[in-house]
Amino acid sequence: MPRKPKSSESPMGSFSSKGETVSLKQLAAHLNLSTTTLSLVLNDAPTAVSIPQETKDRIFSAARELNYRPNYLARSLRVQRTHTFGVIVPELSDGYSSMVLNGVEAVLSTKGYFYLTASHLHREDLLVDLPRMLAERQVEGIIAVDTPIRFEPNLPTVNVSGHEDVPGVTNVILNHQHAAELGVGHLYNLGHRRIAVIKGQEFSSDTVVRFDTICDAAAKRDIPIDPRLTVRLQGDSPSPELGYSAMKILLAKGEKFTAVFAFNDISAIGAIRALEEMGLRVPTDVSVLGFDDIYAAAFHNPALTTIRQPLFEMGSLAARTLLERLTEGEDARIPEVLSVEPTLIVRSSTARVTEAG
Amino acid sequence: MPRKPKSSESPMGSFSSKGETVSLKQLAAHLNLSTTTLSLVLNDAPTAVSIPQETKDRIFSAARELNYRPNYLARSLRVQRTHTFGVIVPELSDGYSSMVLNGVEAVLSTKGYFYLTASHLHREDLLVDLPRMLAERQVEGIIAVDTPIRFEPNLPTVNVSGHEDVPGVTNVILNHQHAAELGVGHLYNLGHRRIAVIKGQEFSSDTVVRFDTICDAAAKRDIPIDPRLTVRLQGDSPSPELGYSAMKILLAKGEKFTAVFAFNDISAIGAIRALEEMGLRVPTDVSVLGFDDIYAAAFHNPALTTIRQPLFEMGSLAARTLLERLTEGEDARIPEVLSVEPTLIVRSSTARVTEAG
DNA sequence: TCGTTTTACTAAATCGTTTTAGTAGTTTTA
DNA sequence: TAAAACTACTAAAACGATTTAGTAAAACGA
Repeated sequence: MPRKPKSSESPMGSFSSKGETVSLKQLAAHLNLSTTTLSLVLNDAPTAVSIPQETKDRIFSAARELNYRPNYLARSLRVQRTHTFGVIVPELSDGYSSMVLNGVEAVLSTKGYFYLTASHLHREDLLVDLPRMLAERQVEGIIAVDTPIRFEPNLPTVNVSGHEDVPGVTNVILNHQHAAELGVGHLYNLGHRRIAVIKGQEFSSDTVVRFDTICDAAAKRDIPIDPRLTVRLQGDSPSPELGYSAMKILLAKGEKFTAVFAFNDISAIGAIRALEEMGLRVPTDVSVLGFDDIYAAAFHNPALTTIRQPLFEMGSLAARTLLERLTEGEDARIPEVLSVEPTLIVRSSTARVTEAG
Repeated sequence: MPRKPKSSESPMGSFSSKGETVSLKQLAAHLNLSTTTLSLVLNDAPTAVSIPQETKDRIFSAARELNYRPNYLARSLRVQRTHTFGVIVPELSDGYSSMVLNGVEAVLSTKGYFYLTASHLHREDLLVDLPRMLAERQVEGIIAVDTPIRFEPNLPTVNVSGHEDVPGVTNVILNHQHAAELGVGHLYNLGHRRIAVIKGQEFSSDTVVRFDTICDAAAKRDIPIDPRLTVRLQGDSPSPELGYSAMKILLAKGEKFTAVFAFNDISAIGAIRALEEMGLRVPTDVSVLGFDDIYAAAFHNPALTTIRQPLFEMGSLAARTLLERLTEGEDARIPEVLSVEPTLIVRSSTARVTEAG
């Protein structure tokens, strides 16, 4: 906001429409009116009924001419509302966060809200500091995405894919049980009995639930997940590399399996690469099931069968929930959990098992 | 580790550390000091040397106890600095923008800056309104990504992948000539003579330059791009679908070609799908060259040969440039263009041409 | 001992709005 | 014709910080 020194030329009006911003006071002086009147008129306050149209028009046209732009900072300070949210994500480029953000933005932009984004990169210090910095900047609420809550939520908070039970925080989550049923059921119906599982990283909010529900769904069908057929993603890059390495490790064990349930599409893609490098064909020799349904999934080769998470909807639901909570104020009923439903998207990375694995 | 809200047990202070925020005035009253003194001490102003350590400690510990958090709005209003940028992107989930954003954030977060993101979705009204709304929110500068400048840049502005020559705007661009040389050269060296080109959408900043430089590089090698071998991406979805449709249209023409230079990796992936559906194998029958080197490129099947754009670096360069311009103030030298270099990444979607196309 | 510095602070202005509580002057109502 | 109501405004107090321009008391120097 470094102000350009006013190049005060111009004969009497002394304003150039370039760069400089005019304050309400200046505009008022220019019109020989008080800032009160201007504020009332410009904001179309109820009190402004008594002000004659002629005066209103004078104000409007002067505002336009002098290119008056209200200072949102000043206004926010006064009315104690910033119309701004803070959004905390692990990192931006993983496809997951940006899809959720998309949903958040779609809602906020229609309500005149903006948002500040911050990435914690799985760093403990940032998990503590970022929420505080956002609070200092007077955001009205916080949307955390796949992020552990390491702060006292004195601000309305919604956690997308959060599983902690923190009072005052609404978790927007996928119906994981249903997701596991869909995924395991699909593989089971195709004849798969030995299913390998690629688990998520420890820091990922969904890691535990996803694995547990998969195990439940498998046990229910009498094909319990063999611990020797599980690997965990290591590292925090959002690249298929991790799935690739995980699958290499799994393959090195020499255990037999006919299907893999990957933690997400990205790791499924990496896993497929590793399988093919070993001469195993997908889906002929091994079926691979992804999770999320990111843009690339449909166009991967083979096209990924996957459990779709409605990430956009989760983002918009989070935003709507937060907005509601703000309008309801003190007596807002804070839902602990809002859950959305997954969908099984069958494509070409899974197939009926041919011979005994 | 969400801490339980402390039950307000303080004997005489009568403040709960829950939610309520303490203002400097309240803190000052609590200490029987003036806000001036507190401000001086808390900001470690030079004047504060005369204040005894004992007083300073009293202030610090009271600030900690009462959980004092300065109101950034108020501070910003007073010092006329918000330490906030505005970032305008076409949309968030296209992989491109989020990589650039990542670079922006990496720089800004180390400098105590935050940023507001806004998507224009290629809508003309938003292209005009968003910059104004960001300006009202007193951002100190604007980073536009692949976005036409439809506003008077009264704020320091950097356009990533901008090609318009707007006074006061720095364009951070790829060395497209070099990129075209790398791409066309690579295909030429593999023996390709009839190269198809998938052009970008009209709204994409890079569309024209990319096509022109490709044509130049081809003409220079005496293999001018046949207009019948060009298609344009249609639509604004960030899905490979567009490349798929484009390639379908191209194939329908029945013209022969041995290689395709796609506008970006996403469309290359779609194009590959279309080719394979027609029974053409990549790279055996047709080589496909992508652009950008997004995460998925390396793990696509076949792995994409592509021209890498250092998107992260472009984002961080944009952010650094803007920051510099702010510190230099009035006498800032505003570079018109900052260019970064592409890299050819050879993988498996391109191969030597086997028989005469 | 008087004048100057230094020490340890503070009152008040300011940033740019909104909002509360008016105030004259003019009309209307009783 | 006086009271009440309306019209067309405005002064000044917020909002929560920073910063300028002090001040009174203590310490120091000659």
